[in-house]
Amino acid sequence: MAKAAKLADVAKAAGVSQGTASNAFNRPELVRPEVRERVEASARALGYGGPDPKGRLLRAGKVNAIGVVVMDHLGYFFRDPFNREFMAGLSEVCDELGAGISLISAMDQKSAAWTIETAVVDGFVVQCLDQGDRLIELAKRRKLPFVAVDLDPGPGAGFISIDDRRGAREAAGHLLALGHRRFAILALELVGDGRVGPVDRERRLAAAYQSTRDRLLGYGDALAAAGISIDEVPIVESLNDSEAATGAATLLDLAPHATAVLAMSDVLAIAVVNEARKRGIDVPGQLSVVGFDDVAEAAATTPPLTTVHQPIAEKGRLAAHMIFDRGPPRRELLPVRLVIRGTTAPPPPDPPTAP
Amino acid sequence: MAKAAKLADVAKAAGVSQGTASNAFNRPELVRPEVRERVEASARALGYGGPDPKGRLLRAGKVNAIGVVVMDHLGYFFRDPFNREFMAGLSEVCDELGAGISLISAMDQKSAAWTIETAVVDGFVVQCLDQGDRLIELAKRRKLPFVAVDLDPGPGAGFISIDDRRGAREAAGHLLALGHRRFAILALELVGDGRVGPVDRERRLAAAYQSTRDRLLGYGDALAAAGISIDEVPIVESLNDSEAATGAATLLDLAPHATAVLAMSDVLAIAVVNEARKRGIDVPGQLSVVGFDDVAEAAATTPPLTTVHQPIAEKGRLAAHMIFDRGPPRRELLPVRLVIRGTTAPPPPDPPTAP
DNA sequence: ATCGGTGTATGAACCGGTTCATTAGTCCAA
DNA sequence: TTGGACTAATGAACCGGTTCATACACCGAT
Repeated sequence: MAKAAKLADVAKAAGVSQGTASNAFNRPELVRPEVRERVEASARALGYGGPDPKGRLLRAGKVNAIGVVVMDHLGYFFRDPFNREFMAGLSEVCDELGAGISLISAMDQKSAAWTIETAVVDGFVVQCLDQGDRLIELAKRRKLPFVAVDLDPGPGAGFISIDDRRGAREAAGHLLALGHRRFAILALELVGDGRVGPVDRERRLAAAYQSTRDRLLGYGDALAAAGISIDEVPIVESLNDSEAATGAATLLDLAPHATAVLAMSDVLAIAVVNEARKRGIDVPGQLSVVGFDDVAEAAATTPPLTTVHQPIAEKGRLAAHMIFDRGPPRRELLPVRLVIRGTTAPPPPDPPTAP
Repeated sequence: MAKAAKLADVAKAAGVSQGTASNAFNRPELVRPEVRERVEASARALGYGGPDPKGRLLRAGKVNAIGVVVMDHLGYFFRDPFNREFMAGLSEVCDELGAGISLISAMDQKSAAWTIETAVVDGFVVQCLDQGDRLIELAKRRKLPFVAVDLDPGPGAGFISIDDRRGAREAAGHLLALGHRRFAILALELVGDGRVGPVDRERRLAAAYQSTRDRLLGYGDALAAAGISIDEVPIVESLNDSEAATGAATLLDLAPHATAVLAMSDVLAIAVVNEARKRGIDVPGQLSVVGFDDVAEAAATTPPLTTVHQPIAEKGRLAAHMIFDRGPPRRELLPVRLVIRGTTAPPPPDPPTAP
């Protein structure tokens, strides 16, 4: 018993052809009960644990699994509420179709390349703010269905995104309509270089991440329409994890007179609200805050967060469908919608001494 | 061009043997640069995207991926802090080894069976409170390395757990040492039937989930040593998600005179602290709370949570190693340790009118 | 001239199944 | 008795690669 038994061995032991043995396992109704019985007995006797998926796979062609390329450290990935909801939506569809999900960590480019080349999947979903061009390239080379989320992969691949610019415009528009004139922006990463802190004009224009850039443009649109140049608005760049608190503090230090904060994610917005509370600044009495994404937490905070809703879970569902529905790559732009809750109000009537 | 090109086609087009073509891709140093060049050119011309992992897989035997069997809905899975840290530890090792992670949702038994039987993985990690005997059975049948976490799979499979009973004993012991005498317990699910709310003696003794039962035993040990019978202690069973708030409220209603709450998870403990705050009960001044697990959130709440630390990420790392290190199945019991932070203090000096 | 290396390419044997066109056998009706 | 219809089982052709023993050519050393 040097090697594990295989289907052929079982078949021989049961005195049937391999094809019959295969049927006994996969299409029992095609095989006489008595024979099936015999095959199963031989299998037990030989310690055969059922057909090896590796073999089946080769024949079947389809793997029935979708690879999710994760750019961040998986620890962070599991922590981020956006990813959570996205994955929940995606896995909903996978569950339905009985498909699996493979997490492909793309932390370092070297091993990521190998992983992407060898991942046994039917297609890839890349969910990255990161430029990730190289990874997209790699994935495309495998000629598998491929969907990018929130980052335009160019023609030849699926693309799911939202109208970031419009959402941002609505967020800023809402605050303007309330009467706000002094803004501050807490931005997501503009470039993948790990830099955080105050953003000058040059860096702002160098924004590489698509959603960050578009949201910035959207804010700018609305502000410009009200005669405010975004160049005058203090902007701070922050990571979207536990470091968000630091970003929020930096922003409030930098813009003590702002009456409204435009945060590019709910995580950031919540950090701002917390930081404000810590400083005794009333939200929304003295400071209005608008988030972005409308993650589950947004509705649960006190006060509940005014934010731009985007259909995160739907993005996940759509991504899964785009992988499994054969067909030409599609490009989908999902709607956004401002959700007004409790963190926005008119600015305080009494300006704190601004010239 | 009815079918996609395969390695054999590329080889023929380049005028080399298939073996050489294979080497050109996988072991370039074994092939003359000029020939490799030619192979690559043919590949491009034929639109060949590199060797198909499905083929390689069959030959290689190893898949280089580990299947994580998830009992809960994936949405919940991604939400739970315990899972997050566990997965972070597990994926740390996988990253190191360049291995992938397959999420296998085992929500409904029927499709779960199929998924487990056909998952292309080198081994399974089952992380379930659920009895899940059936799934364990299925996984075992595939004769793949197999590790169960927090649930004894019996001989023939790996097992990672902690000394739940001891941890619980220490938690209760700490409160007793502080002088507490009136306890209440907020328990995780005892049985997988979805029932929640007050627990009577009968149900307590029927506890099926291993960690729940052991923690209950541990609490009982310590209390008994102090002359308190666990039969007199109000116990409420609760889900470990957003419903935890409900459980906490039920418990405080049921045991208004308790000065100390033993919570079986940090999520539950935090829910108790929040509920207490909402009712104007000071923690730890009027009510002490001890959690279990020591998830990341535990140290970040105000006040920081006194809890029983268990090495969650280490469990994940160990699980991954046990899958990839060939060898006989091991059984590991990891240490726990009481971490005293800010939610425990001596009981209020003035008993509220107890007989 | 012979021998032992070294560097490349070849062919064929796997890897472990699934599938499908046939064949063999059985039953019933004409 | 023949034919048609239906059920079971067979055998061989894939699925797409990797690997390894072998062969060949060319080299310097003996």
